[in-house]
Amino acid sequence: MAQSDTVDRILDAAEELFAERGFSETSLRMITSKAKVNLAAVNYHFGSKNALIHAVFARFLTPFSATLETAFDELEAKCDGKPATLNQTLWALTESAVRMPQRNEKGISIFMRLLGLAYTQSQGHLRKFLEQEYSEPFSRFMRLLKEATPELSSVDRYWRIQFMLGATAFTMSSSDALIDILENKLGVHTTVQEIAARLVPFLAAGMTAPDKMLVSAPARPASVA
Amino acid sequence: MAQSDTVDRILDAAEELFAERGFSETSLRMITSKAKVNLAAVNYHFGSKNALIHAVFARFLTPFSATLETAFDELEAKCDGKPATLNQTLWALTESAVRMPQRNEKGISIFMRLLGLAYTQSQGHLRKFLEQEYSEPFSRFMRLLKEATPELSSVDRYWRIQFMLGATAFTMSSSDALIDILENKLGVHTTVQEIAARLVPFLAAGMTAPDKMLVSAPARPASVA
DNA sequence: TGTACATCAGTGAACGCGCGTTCACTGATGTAC
DNA sequence: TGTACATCAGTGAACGCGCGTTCACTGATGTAC
Repeated sequence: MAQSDTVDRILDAAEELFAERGFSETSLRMITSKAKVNLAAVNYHFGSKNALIHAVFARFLTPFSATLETAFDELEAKCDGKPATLNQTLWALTESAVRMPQRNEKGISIFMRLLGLAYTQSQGHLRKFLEQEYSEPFSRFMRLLKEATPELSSVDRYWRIQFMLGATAFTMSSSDALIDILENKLGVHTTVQEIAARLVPFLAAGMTAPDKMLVSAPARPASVA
Repeated sequence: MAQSDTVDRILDAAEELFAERGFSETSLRMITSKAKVNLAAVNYHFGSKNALIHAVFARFLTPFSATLETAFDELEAKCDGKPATLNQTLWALTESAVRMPQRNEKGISIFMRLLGLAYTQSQGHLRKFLEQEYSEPFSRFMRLLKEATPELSSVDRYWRIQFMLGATAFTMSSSDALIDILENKLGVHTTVQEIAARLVPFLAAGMTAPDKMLVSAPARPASVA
């Protein structure tokens, strides 16, 4: 057994269990028994459960944010000073996510689900950690979005970005379950890549929808029939 | 103190704490001390913590699903046999949600956040409970969506509905935080109603976006610059 | 009208349990002299 | 080459704590006769 194989075994087990069950619903005893490792090893190597959570995120977010920076560099180089289009920007992100080298075939779903959980479970320490470590690629993505949608007001853009994040985080975080349901209901098999291919045009259309409602409350249910 | 005022005080406190912190992160001791009620009272009145969670959902979902049935009835009556449009369908849902009589000004956000959590936190017992009790208005909404988008394939419709749910659940579940951030950043105050007014056109545009990508991976980052 | 009993909301204290963390310890490997 | 010591990954058992739940009990109110 190579030196500190233990650390990776803990990270692998933790990643999978966190993705399956969330953070507070996963105990160190579950993680260490899945990793076939002594209970005390987590605190020995990582210091605390929260630090383990950070390490799980760092292990995939650090290479991902590097990939993303490269993709954005290439996009900006290709555009040669002109702003990138919305489609190009969204695709740069999606492709980077989908092409990340994966440890196994479950890799992408786990990755997506963890990102969804990070947004969704109210773990203050995790939000703080992510903001500190990965604010740069995030801000850069926001800037690209802004340049790609100059016709939107700041407020419109703000809300629509939230809607996009929501659709993405939510879908990806349950992608496994949703793929299974579809397979059972309609007998169609789907990959995460195909979900991404369906998601991008949905987001792009929503992002560039006509402003507000033309009528302020058009289908207001008539109280007199 | 009226008889069994206790039950309502527990429900009020539980609702607020669950919305703030999630289910497993909220202990019965937090709830009972916020409600100024004896710890054992929860198990006395509800039987268990899970049953309390169900009661919290039932208290607002039961009147909501009645309101929704009425709104759908009115919509179908108005359409007189012809299928309702997508916009009409989405508005019937949104208006019903936004117009629900609220116990206080925080009512809508709490309601939205709980719905988001129900989707998002993996509480098996809760999912089962909601499916058992409220499948009817849900199926009806799905049927209306199907009739409003006959041009979509079942698979396309399936994924786009998931994207809509995601954008909605996610945005609404963090609506308070998002409203605060916007107020701090741009000095603009927003209500939940206004978010809904922005969300509906976003969803409608996404739902009716042109099918798939015209080019299968258009902005594929060029590996040679 | 008075007494005995049943019902029921609510209580205080304890139960056993699983949690994250700590601590003294082992045993293998590397380093200094 | 041999011995003493330092380092460090890993371990087994226990720690204190907060959790959901239970239980014997109280005291007010309603009901039967």
